[in-house]
Amino acid sequence: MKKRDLNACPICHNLNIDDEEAFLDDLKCTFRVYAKNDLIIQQGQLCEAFYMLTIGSVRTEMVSENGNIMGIETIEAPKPIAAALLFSDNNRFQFNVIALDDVEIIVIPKSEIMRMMMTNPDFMQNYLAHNANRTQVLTSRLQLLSIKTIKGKLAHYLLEQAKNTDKPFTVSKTQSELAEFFSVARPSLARSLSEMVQDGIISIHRKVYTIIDLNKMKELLV
Amino acid sequence: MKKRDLNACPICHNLNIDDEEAFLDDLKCTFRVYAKNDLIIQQGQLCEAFYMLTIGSVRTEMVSENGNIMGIETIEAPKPIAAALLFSDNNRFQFNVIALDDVEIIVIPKSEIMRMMMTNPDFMQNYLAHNANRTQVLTSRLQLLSIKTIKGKLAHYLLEQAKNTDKPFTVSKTQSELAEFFSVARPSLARSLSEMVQDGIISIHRKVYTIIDLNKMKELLV
DNA sequence: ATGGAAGTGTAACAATTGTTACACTTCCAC
DNA sequence: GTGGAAGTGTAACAATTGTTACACTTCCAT
Repeated sequence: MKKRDLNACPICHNLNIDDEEAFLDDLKCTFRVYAKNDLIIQQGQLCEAFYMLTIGSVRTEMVSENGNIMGIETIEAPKPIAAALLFSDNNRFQFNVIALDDVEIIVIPKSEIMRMMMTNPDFMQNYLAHNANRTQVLTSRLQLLSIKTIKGKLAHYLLEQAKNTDKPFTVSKTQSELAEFFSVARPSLARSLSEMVQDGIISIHRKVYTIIDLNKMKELLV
Repeated sequence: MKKRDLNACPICHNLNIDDEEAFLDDLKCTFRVYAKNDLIIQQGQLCEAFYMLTIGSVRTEMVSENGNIMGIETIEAPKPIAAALLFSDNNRFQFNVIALDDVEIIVIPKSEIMRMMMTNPDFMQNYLAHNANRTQVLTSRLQLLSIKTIKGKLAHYLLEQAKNTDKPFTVSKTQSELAEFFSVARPSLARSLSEMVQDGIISIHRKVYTIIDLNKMKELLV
């Protein structure tokens, strides 16, 4: 099993934790360990503590009333899980959390988080920044999903990845993952991609994409 | 012009502000006033202070590179505008903010917000709760947008509004607003609605909707 | 190296949604 | 009350996307 590295967690940024054990002892936290595919958190469950993923990776997914499953994201250690939820008025998890590996999670009581925030300005800044960054991620994903056509979504996504240049770049998601991210069918995504290649807008080799015609690409952003 | 009521703002909940003037003086804040249709905040602008909408209402909208406009939401006083943004790593507004009425906005320096949070646990709780609630709103909107069919979106939305009952309820949005909310074309939405009425799933009279067949409704949640 | 799983390309067809246009109704300010 | 704006209903047609199926490739663990 890998070891943990709290300093790499966005919440602990700049805290300079020398002695992890002492730090954690002080927080009155508890440790939990899970194996691959374990259900860590069940949708609807109350959130009354802070969950920090310290080792491994997890997947979050929403289950609709008729059993349909929608993946949201994967989270890799070290990162908090649903840091915002702890303080929300309706503090029930809106999703399942499932272990993708061997996983360790640290559970910290809300009161301890409050205390840390009141006494440590850096920690408070980190916590707020983390929440803010998540809000931004959600907002841009919303913007993406509100684009109606698949080519439009692709243009938005690829232009962002390419940082508006015509230099080659690597897309880490597979086509299937991209299709799920866009909430469209996989063959439809493949069709759009191959049409864009035919039209000389992009080129694709494995996971390396290149935008050939920036102007045509931007026209797709209807 | 209406008057302000800070105590009604979620950020000031339970602070019991008796003397608004004194409270605001203490915060070293500045006041800004806008008329209807004024551009209050421009997309891309840096966010280096806390913006609180104290009087009136505003609309936020994103402008894509080719000039396409997408409305996000309207905010009514008293509420913060983009409270999270202040602490994010990329603290530029992702949207325009436009006055819908006569508007007053209070601008509070980041340092003052930090100070308030460190010294006033209630304020900190409020701030965190507000961010957390916004995250939840965004998450459920994401879930909504990821549903592929219009009827599915309608089912999700209306079931939530009806709180899963077959009792009549009022939908505050017009069909056009709903269509924009779902990011679909207005006539398409109208078609879906009338088909659902024909199929005996719902009934509509003006803005009062009733779910007649809860089971059929839930089947639409693909 | 090899078998199986995962990922990709593509085709035919079905289903859904968008577009455009126009008539009609409701609402509201004057 | 009246005119105009906003909201709604609906139709024909175009465009896009989904579904299903299958062949092929790549990747990876044994």
